[in-house]
Amino acid sequence: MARAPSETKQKLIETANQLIWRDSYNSVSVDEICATAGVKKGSFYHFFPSKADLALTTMDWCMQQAIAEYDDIFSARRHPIERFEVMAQYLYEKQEEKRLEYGQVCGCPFVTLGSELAAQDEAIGEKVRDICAKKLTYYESALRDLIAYGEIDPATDIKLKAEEIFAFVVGQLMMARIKNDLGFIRDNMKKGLKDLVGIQQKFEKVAS
Amino acid sequence: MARAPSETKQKLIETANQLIWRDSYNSVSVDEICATAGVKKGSFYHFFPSKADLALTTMDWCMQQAIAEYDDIFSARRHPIERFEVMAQYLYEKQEEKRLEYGQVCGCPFVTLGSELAAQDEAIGEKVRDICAKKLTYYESALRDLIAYGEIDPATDIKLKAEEIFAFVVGQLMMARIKNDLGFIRDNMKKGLKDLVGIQQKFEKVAS
DNA sequence: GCCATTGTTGACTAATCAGTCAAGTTAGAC
DNA sequence: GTCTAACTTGACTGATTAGTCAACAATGGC
Repeated sequence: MARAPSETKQKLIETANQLIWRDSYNSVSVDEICATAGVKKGSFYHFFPSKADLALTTMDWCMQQAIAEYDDIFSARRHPIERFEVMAQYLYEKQEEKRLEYGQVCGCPFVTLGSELAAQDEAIGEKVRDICAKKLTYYESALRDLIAYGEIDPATDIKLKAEEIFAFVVGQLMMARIKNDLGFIRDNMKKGLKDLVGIQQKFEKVAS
Repeated sequence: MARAPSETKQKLIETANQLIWRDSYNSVSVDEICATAGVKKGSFYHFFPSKADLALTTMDWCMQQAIAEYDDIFSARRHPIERFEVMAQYLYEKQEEKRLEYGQVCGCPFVTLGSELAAQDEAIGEKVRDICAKKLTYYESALRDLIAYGEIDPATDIKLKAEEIFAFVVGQLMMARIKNDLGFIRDNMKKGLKDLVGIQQKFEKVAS
């Protein structure tokens, strides 16, 4: 059964994703990850030079999926208001899926890990910040389109507003994790997001 | 030098506050806390039955200070708009103080700890949720006053808005910790908060 | 069918972890 | 001054930690 060209590595990544996301980096041991994945420790260190390296690889894997989903959610084919609506729905569905799969509300894997390790592990901190920056670009682009569509105040400071939206989402996910409850995200995320973005009155379109 | 009726206990609490807040619960050991505090391990376990119990006591101590500060910030003597302005300023100053004292931006100690442990330690989870609920009451009260003063839409859902504000603050603090940068909180927290609260146009006062 | 590469295994460190304990020290009450 | 209760000390446990390593097994290319 030895030769299966990298099933083992992928199994480790997915197991690490589950355990670290559900619990935390420091409370999950390499032994526990190996036992859950059904992989021997020697194999672990054949694929990953360290526990921190596994975390980095896991974040990459997770981010790749997120990017594909964000590319769809924030596609230019959608009206920019719809993008935020769909994102709110996506956040809820994704969290509910993980709650059922992992046994509890998990929140944002990057922020959870970043909060725990950003100050102690420079590589992980760098990756978390990189991922946050990437997500901000989606918001910024949608905000520009909202201005072009005349949906929000054209004087909106886009970078600022994007960071506000990001903080809002991060905060909601964090609280959902702490309360182990998705009620607020399910019921109020969409409206809260639209309020914060500033979709309320119509403005003159920028483009002629 | 043995008899100083509880200097040792307080030293442990303050050291734990620093190390756990700066790093994280699981990455700080009892030995490290003892060494930093200059206390022997036996003394540690004379005062605290477990590491988790120290964390709980530390949270209580931290919360007691926060309540005193919030009682002042959200005092009825202040105009409700001023309360949010002062809170934004307080958040920045407190974070900057801890950054200088502990060597890096720390964010919210309760949320950081809650994110790491809420799912694994029921007592800590309970305490974090309790603290969050307490802080929400300050926001709710200020929002009610804002309506009474005719500063925000009287149809505002107060509980909802308070949770939104809380999530926003939590998210900002989390990102400041991850980026180890207080720039956003220093420059934009006040405005972001007022935008989110909905202070923009005047409404008819509720009270005659 | 041989061989190099890639993956697997289990036993192994050395350090660190939370927590224990018995013997000693001190301070305050009387 | 003596007694007691609170505190201190340092050596200790047993479990767990991340990481190592040499021997072995399987695969794909030729």
